[in-house]
Amino acid sequence: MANPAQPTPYKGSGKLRPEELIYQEMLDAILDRRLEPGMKLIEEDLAKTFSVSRARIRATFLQLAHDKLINLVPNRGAFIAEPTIDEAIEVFSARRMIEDGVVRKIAANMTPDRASQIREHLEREHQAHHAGDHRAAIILSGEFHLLLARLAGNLVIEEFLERLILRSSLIIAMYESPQPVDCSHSEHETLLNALLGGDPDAAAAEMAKHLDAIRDRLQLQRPKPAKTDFASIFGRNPKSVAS
Amino acid sequence: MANPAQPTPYKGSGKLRPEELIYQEMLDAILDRRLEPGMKLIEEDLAKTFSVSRARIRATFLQLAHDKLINLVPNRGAFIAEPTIDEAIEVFSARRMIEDGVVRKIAANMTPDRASQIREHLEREHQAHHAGDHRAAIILSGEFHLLLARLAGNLVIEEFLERLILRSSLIIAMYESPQPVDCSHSEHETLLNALLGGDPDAAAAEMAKHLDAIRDRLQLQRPKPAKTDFASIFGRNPKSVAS
DNA sequence: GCATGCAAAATTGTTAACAATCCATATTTT
DNA sequence: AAAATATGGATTGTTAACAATTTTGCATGC
Repeated sequence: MANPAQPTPYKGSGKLRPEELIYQEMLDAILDRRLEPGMKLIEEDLAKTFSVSRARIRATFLQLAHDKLINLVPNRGAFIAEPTIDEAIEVFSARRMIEDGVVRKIAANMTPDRASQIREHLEREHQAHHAGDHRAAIILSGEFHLLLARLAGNLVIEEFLERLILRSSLIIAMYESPQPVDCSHSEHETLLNALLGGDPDAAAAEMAKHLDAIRDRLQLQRPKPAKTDFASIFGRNPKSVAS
Repeated sequence: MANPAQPTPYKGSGKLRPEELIYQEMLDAILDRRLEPGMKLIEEDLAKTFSVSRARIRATFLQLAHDKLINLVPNRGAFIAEPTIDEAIEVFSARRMIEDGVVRKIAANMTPDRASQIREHLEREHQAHHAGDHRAAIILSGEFHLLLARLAGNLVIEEFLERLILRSSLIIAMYESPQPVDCSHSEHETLLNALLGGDPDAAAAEMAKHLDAIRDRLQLQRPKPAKTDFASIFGRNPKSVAS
């Protein structure tokens, strides 16, 4: 009849299941572009890579698919997601909405400790930028927004935004302009100043500007074909390539 | 190497996989409280109920767990989530943040069509309320917010909010006050008026008030238990459960 | 009566084999 | 030569059996 409350509702206490670990590792790989849109994920290969059963990889796939980070095509397998242009626009629009609230919250109750956390992060971004470490710069750039989400003090928002940032990573990988425009690095500093100003409206406005800037640096018109398309490269008309 | 783009990226075109169907059905059951916090979900029972393999139930569990709608306890099984008080507070706080943006968007570009969609929904809420159909009223109340999310025109936000509303449903089930205070029914009308006013700030303020009101009607102190009968819950004939 | 310990039952976790499907290549046909 | 058609290999999907674990019921002793 009545269900006994489970004694240990699995508080984070226990050690991480290997399952979660693989999931996390794939998230990392997506964030720093080792996994690119369109890539096929072969169950058995991954199973061997992680020394784990195929079933577990399958379970991981389900989670990733739920986050829209991969596509699960019946009988065909799993592919790193290739966000459409519409999707890209919606993701950035959603981020605007959410991060608006985030920065308002932070600006409204800024503390010295939080400020220094942000500054410290910016310092790392700065270093990566100077060192010409493009990969690190990209990762840190994403983590900047994650840090803000964390500082907003709402786990729900934090997790949600994490997923949006991961999706953004795929979007950027797909649609970034050929010559990588100088990254948002400096914009983050502007943002910090706005946050320190303590004016929520100003901070929100700055964040909106920043996100729009990121979006506008993309080429949201023609997709970057996942595989090289020689026909277009050499200006020829691909005769009748199967549609 | 280069990956061939998948020919059919699984546009919604195809028919729903039975997997998604079960998932959806459990969401429904959570939304209208046929599944209550703490309930144990037994894989084999559910498998029989839905005439499906245990593996598929397992997959469904993973998705639900990812939404924090159930708890997956190693070696113990799956339980309908029992959101903690802290979690409850965070969920409502997150909703405030998001729905703030939602109503602003709607208020900013209200159209006659949208207005009538909302009115139509309110009418149904009204009827359910008058008919004393408490269950229907609860469901419709949740769907009101979902409708707004949809009208905001952002699929990402819509899906996210859907999950938060489902979590809210569990929260309310856990912490509602004994004598069900008159539901937010009338508050929704107030909200509509604010939306029609075309003033985003006013609308946002109204939504904030509404969400706070819901939260404040809860007794964020003590939980309550539940019992289990899948066959009746899902209105199915348990396939000859060998007894 | 209540706690303790043990054995049986129920339930979850894992694996491996097999079936179904798809993809790429080779072969035939026109 | 181009199109259509078989064929083999690779990959995913499913199932069932088994292993590991937890829960339950019962007997025992204090």
